[in-house]
Amino acid sequence: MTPHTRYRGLVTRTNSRRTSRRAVYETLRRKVLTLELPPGAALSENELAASLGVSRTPVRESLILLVEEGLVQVFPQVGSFVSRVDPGRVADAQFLREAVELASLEDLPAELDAELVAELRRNLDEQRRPGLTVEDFFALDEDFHHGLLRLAGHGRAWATVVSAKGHLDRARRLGLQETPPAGFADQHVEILEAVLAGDVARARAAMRTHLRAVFDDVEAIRERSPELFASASGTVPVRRNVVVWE
Amino acid sequence: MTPHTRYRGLVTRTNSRRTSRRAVYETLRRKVLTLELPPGAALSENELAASLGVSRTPVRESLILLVEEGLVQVFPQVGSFVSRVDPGRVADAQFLREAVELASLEDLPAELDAELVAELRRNLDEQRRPGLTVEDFFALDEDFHHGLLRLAGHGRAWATVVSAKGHLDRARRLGLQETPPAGFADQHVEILEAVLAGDVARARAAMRTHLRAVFDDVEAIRERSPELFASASGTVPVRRNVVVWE
DNA sequence: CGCGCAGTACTTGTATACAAGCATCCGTCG
DNA sequence: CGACGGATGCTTGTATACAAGTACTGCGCG
Repeated sequence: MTPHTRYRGLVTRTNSRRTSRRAVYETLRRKVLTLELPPGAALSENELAASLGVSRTPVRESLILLVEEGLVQVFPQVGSFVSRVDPGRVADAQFLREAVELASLEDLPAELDAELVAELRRNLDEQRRPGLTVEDFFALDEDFHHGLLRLAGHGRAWATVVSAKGHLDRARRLGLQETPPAGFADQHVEILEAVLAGDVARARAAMRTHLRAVFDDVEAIRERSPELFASASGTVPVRRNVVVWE
Repeated sequence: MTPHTRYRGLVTRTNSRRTSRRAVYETLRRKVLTLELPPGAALSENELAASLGVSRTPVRESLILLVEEGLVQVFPQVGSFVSRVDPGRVADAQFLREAVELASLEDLPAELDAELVAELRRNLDEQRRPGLTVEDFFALDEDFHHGLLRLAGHGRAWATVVSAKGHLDRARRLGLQETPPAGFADQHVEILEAVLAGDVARARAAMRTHLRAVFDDVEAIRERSPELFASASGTVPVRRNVVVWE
């Protein structure tokens, strides 16, 4: 239990040097989630590296992370592809999200953090501003739900939800290409009011209704655009020269 | 909407060539979770590569995945370290797990899958066998909880729970070095009986009691072995030549 | 004896080279 | 005309080389 050498002093002031992998990962993830890289698209590590001005290494490491999130599929010696929206994973994400967000409502403290509440109120005002773009709406929606979790002291659980709900988000975007849905803002208001009133049961009911509405949207989209979803029996990638949707 | 070239046929019969990265990742993850690589240990990519008989590439890619799970910390140009058990992440995992497992109990179908039920029964018999090792107990415990999720049709959500609860598992192992805890098997029995009786409320109560017992164990361990947990203010890695626990 | 500073050995991040394997293309043969 | 089969170009997986930066060591000096 004796140290081998002297302990000279504290190590490692936090090194926050920005690595290029982080930038590459965030870029690719954004492009996948915004459908700029659509489901089924072929991803060549070489091409991505060239277009991003880096080598294969950071690209490859980013793809590995995206595989972990289920957003990309890699077939050794064959190719890498943006994964089709998997209805199974969408359902998984829906279940996970519902479980977490409903459970957090039961952990709300008696005295809510005033700063957080003010933030949520400002968020809702923004949501009802006319002329909101789809991008803005999604960002506000994310912040609102994240804020509710933080209110209950479970803010970090949001990261897990985020990484699991990639498929869910893509499906939602498929259906919300043009205008933000007006009804969702009202549902958000209802949830927050119930929370502020300390009515857990009502908040849970409102939240469940809200999340289920999102899920139903996805089901409708699936009927409209089945080609963007994974087939039931295994996922078959699309070769580059077989353009399915152009 | 016309293909550029003919569609020749089906692509990619599932290539299941075993990559060395997968083996390296599983090895490292196991060593971290079983505390063979204890919290705070320094990990040199070069040393790991040499000892595993591969190059830095698969080692490095595995470490990236472990970072994503929070089991490893990498400081650029400084070093890589097995992360200390972070009480915050333990609490997060506890919350996530409780939310998911309790929610799944509400989704149990009226007719339970007979094969799964039989499997759970066999599992419980095994748990009560005398002379059970700690390793066996953990494996059975995992299977039992996973099986309950599958019973509700949410088996895939287990993967998310697993990747989030690495810190929780390490803390539990710290406390269960010698003998499997006898009480847990009884709690499992109670849960399954309530499920089979179709009594959701009782099943939820039993599950909550069970999971909270696990969590309380962790708290006790923290008081006993604080040096294995992360300090409150930022995580300070341990240099190789400063042996903390040997 | 204590302090400061430069050298050195180590770290991870990135780029590149090579290996193994699959899909396609195209000529050949029946 | 159709089918088979090898050459070819692509893919990802792995190994290695180099770059940038940190921490430790040990000497010199006060």
